[in-house]
Amino acid sequence: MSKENTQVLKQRREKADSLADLGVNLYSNAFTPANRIKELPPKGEHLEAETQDETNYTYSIAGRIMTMRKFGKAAFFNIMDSSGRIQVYVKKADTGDDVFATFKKWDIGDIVGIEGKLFKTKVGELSVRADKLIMISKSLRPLPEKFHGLTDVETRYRQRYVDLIVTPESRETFKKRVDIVRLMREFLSNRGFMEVETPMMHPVPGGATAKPFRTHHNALDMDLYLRIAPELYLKRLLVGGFERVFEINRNFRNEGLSTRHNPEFTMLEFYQAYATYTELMDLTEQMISWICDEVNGTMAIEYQGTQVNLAPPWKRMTMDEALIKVAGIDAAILADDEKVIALAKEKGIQLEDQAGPGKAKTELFELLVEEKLIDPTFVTAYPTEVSPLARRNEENPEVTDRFELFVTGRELANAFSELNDPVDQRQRFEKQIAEKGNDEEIHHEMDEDFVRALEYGMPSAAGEGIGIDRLVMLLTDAPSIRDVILFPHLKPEVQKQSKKKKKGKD
RNA sequence: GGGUCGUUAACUCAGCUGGUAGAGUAUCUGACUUUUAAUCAGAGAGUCGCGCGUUCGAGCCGCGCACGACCCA
Repeated sequence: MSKENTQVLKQRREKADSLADLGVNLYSNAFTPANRIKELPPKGEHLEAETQDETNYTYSIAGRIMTMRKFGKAAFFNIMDSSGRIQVYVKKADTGDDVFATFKKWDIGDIVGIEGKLFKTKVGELSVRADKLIMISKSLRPLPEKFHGLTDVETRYRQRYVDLIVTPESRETFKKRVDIVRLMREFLSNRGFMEVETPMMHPVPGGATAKPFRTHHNALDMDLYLRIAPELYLKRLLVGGFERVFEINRNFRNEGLSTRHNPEFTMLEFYQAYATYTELMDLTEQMISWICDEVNGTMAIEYQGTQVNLAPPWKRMTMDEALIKVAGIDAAILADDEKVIALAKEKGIQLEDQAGPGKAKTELFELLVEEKLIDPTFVTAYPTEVSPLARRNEENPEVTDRFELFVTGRELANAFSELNDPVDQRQRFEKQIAEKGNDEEIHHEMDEDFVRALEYGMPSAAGEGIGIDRLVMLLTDAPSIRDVILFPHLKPEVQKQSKKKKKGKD
C-alpha cells in the first residue's frame, strides 16, 4: 500500500510537506472543541439572512472537511463531526495573510478545528465565520466523489472507514445497530435478566450442530474450539441459581459465507427459569416490536420493497397448520407417515433412508412455507426428530415445545422449553455421537460436565436465541449481512505486483 | 461446488464492427471576498484486475486465474 505512487497521492504529500515547511503541525493534538456541531443550529435558528449572532459568542468545533469552495480571498467549506455538518466561512481579512496562506493548502478530507461566530449567509444558511483555523490531521488521500459517493461494495466493505466518512446511510445503519443492542439490553434488564459472559473458547464444542473453528492453547497444550453457541454454559448458570440470564456476543461457525451468513455473527441467547416457550413468544413479540418502534418510529416497516407489520400480536401456528394453510397440503397426508415422506420425495426433496416423517415435514416446510411467512409468524410444534435439544411436548411426544420465528421469509429466532432431565440428555448426546454423520468436522462430543451439572438439578426453563445481525438487517432494510457488520470477512485483497519481471535470463 | 454479471484515472462511469484511451468529480496552475454539485481559463493524471493465446494490431475475441456481486446447491 505504501508503494502506491499515483499523481494525486504525490501532490497531496507535497502539499503536506509544504505546509509543514510553513511551520504547521500536520498532526496536532492541541485543539479540543468546546462544541459539537449539532449544538449550533438551535443557537442560530432565529437569525435573519446576512446577520451575525448578536451574542457574539465564539464557538469552537472540530471535524472533517467534506466540501470546499475557495475564492481568491475567502472560502466556504463544510465540516462534519459525529453529530452533524455545518458551513464555515473564511475571509483573509479575518484571519490575516499568513494564516490564510496556510489555509489555502487545506484539502477536502482534512480534519480541522475552527473557532468563530455564528451568522447567516445571504441565502440564509447558518455558518461559522472563522476567527481561528487549526490543522488537526492532514489527509493524504482524496475522498470519493462528492456526488455519487462510494458505490463499489467491495471497497465499502474492505475500507469501511471510507464508507463511514462518505455514506450517511451506512453511518445510520451502524448507529441503529448500536441502538438495537442497547434497547435489547434495556428490555431484558428491566425484566430481571442478568447479562453474563461465558467462554468463547470451548474444550467441547456444543449447543448447536455446526463446524467449529479450532485453535490451540500452547501452555495447556490442548485444542480449543471457538464457540458455536453459548447454550450449555448459560444452562449451567440456571443450575447455579441465576434464574434469568442472557448473553449478547459472537458465535463462530466454520461454514460458507452468504448475504445471510458471516463466519462470526452476533447472537442474543437468553434463558428464563420456570418459563415455557409460550411465554417467550410473548416476550419476543413485545421486545422486537418495541425496539422497532423505538428505532424506526413505527412498527410498520418496509424490507427490500415488502411491507412488514411488526405490531403485536403475531401469528402463531404449528408446523402442521403451516403446511396445511400456507402450503395447501391435505391434512390427511400429514397424518400418514408414509404419505408425507412420499410427498416430500415427489417435491424433489432428497431424504436419507433413516429420515422419518418429522424430517420430511421440516423439509417440506422449508421448501414451501418459509419464504411465504412475511409478517412475523411463530411456528410451533417442531417434530422431535429434528429438535434434539428441545423438551418433548407432554401430550404429544412426536413434537417438541419449540418455536421458530420467521419474518420476511427468514428465520429470526429459535426457542424451546429446555430439556433438563440428565438421563435423557446423556442419551441424546450418546445418540448424536453414535450417529456421527459423514462430516468429520461436525463432531459431537460428550460434555460430561454439562450432564453432571444437570444431575444437580436445572430448573424447568425456556431459552431462546435471536440472530442480532439478521434483526438489524430487518430493522435497517439492509439486503446483506455485510451491510450490518462493520468489518465483514472477505478474502484478502490481492496486492498488485509492482513490477513485471522477465524470466528465462540466467 | 455450479451458473450469470462485473473489474478502464483517486472516485463515478463511457468506450461503436479489433485500429494510438474518454467525460464528470477530485488534483495542479491562474482569476475570483456570500458560495453551496461555485464559476471562468488552462494543465497533468491510465501496467484498461492478472496471465496466456488468436491477430499485422486486443480495453474489446478465446482460454485460464484472482477478487467481488447476484442466483442456485
